[in-house]
Amino acid sequence: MLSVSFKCVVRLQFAIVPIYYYTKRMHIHQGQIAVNEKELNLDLTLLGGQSFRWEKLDGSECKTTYKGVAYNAYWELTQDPKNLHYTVHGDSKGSSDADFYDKLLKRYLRLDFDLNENVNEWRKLHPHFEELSTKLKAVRVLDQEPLENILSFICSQNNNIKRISTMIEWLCSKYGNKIGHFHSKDVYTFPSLESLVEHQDELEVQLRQAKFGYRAKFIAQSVAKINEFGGTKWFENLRKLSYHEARTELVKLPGIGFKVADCICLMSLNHLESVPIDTHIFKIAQSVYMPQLKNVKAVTPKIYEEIAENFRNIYGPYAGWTQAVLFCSELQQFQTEKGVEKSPSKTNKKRKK
DNA sequence: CACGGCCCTGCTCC
DNA sequence: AGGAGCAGGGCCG
Repeated sequence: MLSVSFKCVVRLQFAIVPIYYYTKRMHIHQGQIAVNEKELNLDLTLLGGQSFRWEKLDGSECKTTYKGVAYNAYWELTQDPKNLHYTVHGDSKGSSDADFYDKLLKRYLRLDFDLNENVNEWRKLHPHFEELSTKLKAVRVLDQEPLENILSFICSQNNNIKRISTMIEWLCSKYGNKIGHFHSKDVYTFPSLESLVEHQDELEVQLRQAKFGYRAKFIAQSVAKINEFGGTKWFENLRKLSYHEARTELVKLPGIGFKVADCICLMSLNHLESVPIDTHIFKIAQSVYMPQLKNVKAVTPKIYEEIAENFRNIYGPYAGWTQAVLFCSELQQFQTEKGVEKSPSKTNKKRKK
């Protein structure tokens, strides 16, 4: 099937590599990872608001293909019932390891985490999870790069996925490195801290012009502060710290409160007990888990902690993942119901634009 | 400490 | 047509 013609492409690519090696240093690689499709819902995992760099490849008739950038590489992903197939373009950084990208993708999607087994455990822990168990989707918590995660979630406040994606796309094309040209678009890496620091003086003005709004200042200041704190080494240290310690550090950055800090702890610092409490989760907590909060108007820091601790007490060390599954599954159902009613007008407006 | 007002922009609703 | 209201928060008073 497709792989036959693709192997030709691979060979051609390798033949050309020596010629433009010093200008491009790009490698193309394809592989597959054994993973049951019931253990990995790419749609909700990649497009559900954790990362903002993935989209469906339109025009893929037989199989849905997802394309996106992660860890400085451009990926295309498809699934069959038993396998995840990938094509990746990236700078392999001298690693001639055949399974370098296998490991990278496994890490990104946390494929070592046995979701099925954990879901079965979570079902025993609270009737709410048990009730929803038939509707639950295989949402996986990503293991992302901290800088991308931090800047993306500073953008996320008072915002929606579509606009966040546009903003991040702009940031990458402005300060990232070009990986290549795919499906008639130039594709860029997420900017390095160094690249952003280098443009520190112009950063806020540029972001303002690019319509980041009041988030422009937060990003510019956070970049400076992350650099001051030690950049990559600071990130590594945040992974080693306890969850609470890591969050205490993160909220030192402007534009980062408890909720965003918890998203970062969960999605790029390997603190899976972190439970981000947004307005939606707050309402679920009020109606299902903590009825005593039904008269509470706003999520104050104290209330925030109370709710998050409650989720951790119920669901344990992976409480953040539990919440992600609940949140995405409920949200998807909500959107599907809404989408059936409104799809005609929505489609029209999208096409106009 | 809790609360309300405010922040940029873009979209939806009316 | 065009303004209010709001979106998966955070900061400041």
